[in-house]
Formats: sequence, C-alpha cells, structure tokens
Amino acid sequence: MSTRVRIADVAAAAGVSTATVSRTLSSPGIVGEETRARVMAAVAATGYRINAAARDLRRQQPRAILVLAPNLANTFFNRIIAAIQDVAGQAGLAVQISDSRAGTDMLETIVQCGRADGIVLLDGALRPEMVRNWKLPVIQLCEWNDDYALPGLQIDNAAAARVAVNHLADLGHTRILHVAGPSENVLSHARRAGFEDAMAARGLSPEIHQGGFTIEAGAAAAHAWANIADRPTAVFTASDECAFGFISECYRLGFKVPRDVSVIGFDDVDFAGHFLPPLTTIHQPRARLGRQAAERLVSALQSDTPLGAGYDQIPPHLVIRSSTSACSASKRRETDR
Amino acid sequence: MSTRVRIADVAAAAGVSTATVSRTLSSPGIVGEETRARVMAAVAATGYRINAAARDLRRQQPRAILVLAPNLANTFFNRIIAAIQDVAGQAGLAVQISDSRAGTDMLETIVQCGRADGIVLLDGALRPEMVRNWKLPVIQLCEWNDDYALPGLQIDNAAAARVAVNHLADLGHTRILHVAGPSENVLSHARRAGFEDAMAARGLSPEIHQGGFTIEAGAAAAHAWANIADRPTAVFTASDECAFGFISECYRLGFKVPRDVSVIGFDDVDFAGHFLPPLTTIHQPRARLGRQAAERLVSALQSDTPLGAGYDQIPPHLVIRSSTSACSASKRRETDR
DNA sequence: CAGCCTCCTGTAATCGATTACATCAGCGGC
DNA sequence: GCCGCTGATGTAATCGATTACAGGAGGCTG
Repeated sequence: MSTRVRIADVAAAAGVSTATVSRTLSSPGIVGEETRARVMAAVAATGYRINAAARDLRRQQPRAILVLAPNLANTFFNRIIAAIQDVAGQAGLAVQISDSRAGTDMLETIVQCGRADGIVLLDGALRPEMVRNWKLPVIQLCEWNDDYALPGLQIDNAAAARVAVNHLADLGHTRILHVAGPSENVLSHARRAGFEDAMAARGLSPEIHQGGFTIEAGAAAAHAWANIADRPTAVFTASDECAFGFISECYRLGFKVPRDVSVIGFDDVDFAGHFLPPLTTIHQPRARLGRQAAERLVSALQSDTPLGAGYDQIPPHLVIRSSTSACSASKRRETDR
Repeated sequence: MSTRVRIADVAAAAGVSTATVSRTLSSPGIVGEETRARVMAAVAATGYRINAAARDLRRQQPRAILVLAPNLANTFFNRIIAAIQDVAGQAGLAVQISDSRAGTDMLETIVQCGRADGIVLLDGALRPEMVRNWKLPVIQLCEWNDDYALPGLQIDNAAAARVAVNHLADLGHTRILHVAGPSENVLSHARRAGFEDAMAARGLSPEIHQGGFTIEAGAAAAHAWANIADRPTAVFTASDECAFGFISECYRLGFKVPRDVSVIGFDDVDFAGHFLPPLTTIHQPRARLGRQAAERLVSALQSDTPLGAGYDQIPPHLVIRSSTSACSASKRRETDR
C-alpha cells in the first residue's frame, strides 16, 4: 500500500468499472442500490481518497477559494479568515491564502493558475487594471476600490465615524481630534469624510492629525496632541491599535484617559474590552463579515450565477466602554495654564 | 479570449511544439536561445498561465503546503502563518489553511486528497493513529505530541517557565502562583513542569491555579487569587491573554500591578509591550518559528529528503517590562489586615 | 566520408478522474 | 414475437500539462 489508491483499484475491488465508482461517489442516486453498497465497501476497505488534481483538471474547477489580504500578520484578519474557512469548509471548498502585496507577477500567477474558483479580496489598493482582468468571481471585503467594479461588503465606515463624533459631542466635547489612517487608504478616507461631515453638522471645526493604523502612529499622535497649546478633549482614532498606542503614550506623558482626554477607537479587536481603560470603539463584526462574504461567494459558485454588483453595507455599532466620559473642559482649562 | 489560454495555444503562436514550451518554462537551459525568446514572446503575447491542476496531476505534486491550526481565530497564529506564507511564496508554493478541529473525516479528506506536499501542524491534540497514517512530510510547530513520532519545532517551554520563576524569585518573591493552561494541553504541561522544577530548585512551594489561555480564564484566576487569605505576591500565567485578563480584573477589584502583584505572561503577543502596564513576558519569536518550520519543510520537499526526526528547541527569552517589580511583601502585609 | 556525439526539438504516452455515448437486460404493450 | 423504453453499467475520449523516447541537424575525428 505504498502507492496511493486510485479509482481503478476501488473499481477492481468492487468488481465494477471506474465509471461506476465515480458515479457512486458524485451522484449516488443513479447507481443501483446493491452496486452502491459494494462500491462503498470497497472505498472503505481500500481507504480511497479522490485525487484533487485529477478531478479539478477534468471538471475545470478546483473547489477552492483564495483569500488575498494586504498583511496576513495583522490581527484584524484572524476572525475574518477563520469565518471564511468555516463557511468554505462546510461547502467542501479548500481555502488558500496569499499576501496581496506579493508582487504583480506572483499575484497574477496565483490568481490565474486555476487553483481557485473565487476570491475574497481584502485589499483596496491593487492595480485596478490587474484586478479587472481577473476572470474569477471576486468579492471585496472591508476595503474596496470603485475602480475594480466589483461587488463588496463592509461596514458603513462614514456612518461609523459620524456615530463616534455624535457620541463625543453628546458628552459635551467640542474640540475633537481625528487621528486619521494612512492617506492612501480607502478606509481612512471614508472615516475621515464621515468625521468631517458629522463635525460640520454639529457646527464644530474638525481637527485632523495625519496618522496611521498602527500602535506607533497612535503614540506619535499622542505627542502631537500633547504639544497643542489648547488641547482637544477628545480623540477619534482610525483604529483600535492606534488608540492603544495613543493611550499608552498619554499615560507615559502623564495624562489619563478619559480624565484628560476621551478616546474612541475603531474595529473592536478582541482585546479592546480588556484594555485599561476598556476601550470605547466602533465594532466591526469580523466573523460576520467573513461569513457573509464567503456565503455570498460560495452560493454564487454553487449556483453558477454571477455575484451581482454593488456594496452591502453593515450599519455601524458603537460599543461604549470606559475610555470616553463627559467633557470636563472648564475644570481642565483652569489647571492647564 | 474568453476561454483560457493553453500550452498548445502558446506553442502554435511560437511555431513550436508543446513540449518545447513546457521545457522553456520549466528548464530554460535546455532549449535553444532563439527558440526560447520566441516562446517567451508568445507566452507574453497570449498571457499564458500554467494550469496548476494539469501540472499537479502529471507531476504528482501540488506544490502547496497545508497549515493546520486548532483555532484560526486565535491571534497567536497570525505572524506564524504570515511567515509560512512568505517562505512558501518565495519557493513558489501555495499555502492552504484549515482548522485542525474540523472533524476526522473532513481532515482526512483535506490531507489525503493530494492538494498538499507537506504539512505544518500546529495542533498537538489530534488522534495519533490518524496523524501517523499521513503519508506526507509533517512538521509540528509550537505544540507537539510524542505519539505522532514526527519532527517538531518549538521554544523550550519548560526552560521558559524556569526563567520566569527565577526572575520573580530574584525580585524577592517567594509566594508565586502559576495560572496553568488547559489541563489536556501539551504546552500547559511543559510550562507547569518547568514552573514546579524551578520552584523546587529555589526551595519554594509551588501554587497552581488550573486556568486556561483565555482572557476569561485570567479574569477568573484573579478572583481566585484575590480570595486567598495570604495572597501570592507574583503570578506566572500560561499566556499573555490570560495575563491581560488577570490584570484587568485585578484593577477592577482594586488591586494594582505590579504594586500588589507582579505578573509575567507568556507569548509576547503584538500587544504586550503596549499594555498598561507593559507586560513582562516570555517572548515567542512567532515569525521566526513560522519561517524556520516552513524552511525546513520546504527544503525537505525541494531536495526530496525526509524531514529528519526530533525536536528543535529555541531557547527562551524573557522580556522584562513593567508588570513585575521587587517584592514588597513586608510593606503589604502591614496594610493587608 | 563514415561514424559518432551533442544539442535541440517533436511525437505520443501518461497522470487519475469525469462523462458522453454505447450497450445490455428486463419489462410492457400490441 | 417484436418494438421501444427505462435504468444500470461499461467503454473510451477527454481535461492540460510533462517527459521518455525518437529523430534530425551539425560538428568533430580518424
């Protein structure tokens, strides 16, 4: 038994042809009952497992989906990928993952080599000419790019930013700083736009610090914030990581949260509720996002219908914890100078 | 161009046979220079990409590795998987991921269907009879199981626990509590054994709370700790997550870290250095672990030599931050009662 | 010039499954 | 008894690449 069991071996063991074995396995209904039992017994006895390459070649579909993310090391993607894997696994599809920043040629090879039936794309910054040229069904998730002309799923980032601003404004804050994400990122844009909208609607003037999604960017923003003469009393950061960095650095500089500054994050990563202080943040239902995107893709693949167009937007949900509190600006102003 | 470009199309465009195209692509050295140029031009002109299923079938190797992890949603795996993907990508191998807890039959199908050349196994709790029966090269990573009889790579968990104990003992702590991981987990055992060893070597009596790796387990452990009449002054937890939960809950209960209790975590996850207080913890070089395991597997695959046996153990490295400090037991004891 | 070797390229078998088509048994109706 | 139909199964072509083997061109040696 050193060599792999082939369908012909099963056929021989069951005393039928390979066609019958194949049919028994893929559409049991059309073979005779007694034959089916014999074949199943032979399959069990030989320990036969289908050869994926041969099936894929003949059927011209690999029964797999490809997940492309800009940075697999980012903890944000975990639950998303886990959910995709879960849905795909249920449907009998394999999951391949790749770094979407691997380089154009490598990416083309990965996508075009026929190893995947469909793609979940978590990166909005690839070359649109390349992406548009892909012949597989693609669904964008979290990030998006209008130039891809592809369907997508994400939370309503602009609305989320508005919710964040309104929460802070309701607490009495009037000087609100937004630590924005990377300038070229679509999420940064949407969140920043929502921030500016909501501030305008409240009659407040927006203040923006060009930051990033990382802990380091948050820490740097804290320094910038600390150096402002008349410091904003609230900060809305582009991500939880950024908020963590901001808060940690604030403590290091001698400030306290929310006493000296209220902070709202974005994402509600696993850890946000256990931070000190527990972080008020916009929740991203990552498992749900992954599941929903995967389900949409899988059902399109199974029914062989196109994915459809347009974006599904999930309404934002603010989780209020302890990093935000009512503005104590008057009190602070006395002690400040 | 609606249908996929095949090797025959390239051959026709270049005016050569399919064999020559294949040779040009896989071993350019053996075709004539002028021919090679013509073929390359034809490949570029047609946009040809090799069909993976056909190649895999003929070559009998899928050029892919499979990563099996017990819980993909766990943030611990991110950097490991990213590193594996990086190494594999460089070598032209695809990466497939699956949940190792998907169920025996599904797992068997995934492993045996011939989609992968080798496996990185992050789960030490699968049925040994199943794993031993796999015909692919497998390397265990982080977790291990002697009954698999497979090579592996991990940090020296027992030594790490000893380092943690020594650090605390050097700070003057004599009452040290270990919040252990899940009882059936191999990492829990190794860390606990190392803890007990080191305590014995120091002439201290080990105290153990049966906990877990999660934030919730840490929080529960904090309650248990708080209820001890004569509380240990230091805690060594099974994981960073557990430490976070422990510390958060301590604050909620009115204790401070490290003032009232020193805490050491395990893993040094991304976030540990930015926690409040920054967490003293055992560093797990996750990117390195992933890279090294992948390199060992890839090189075995490329040279077609067996993986070899035995475990590679990486020496532990303690990162000292601010969640541990010298024992102030005498001072505390005065105020305690 | 024969003989042989090297270098390059083409022909065709092959990997292991799927499936269109052919075949055959059994049955019912006229 | 003949025809046609249905349902079950076998035969063999096929998916798209790789590669063993064959063959031809050109050069070198004796």
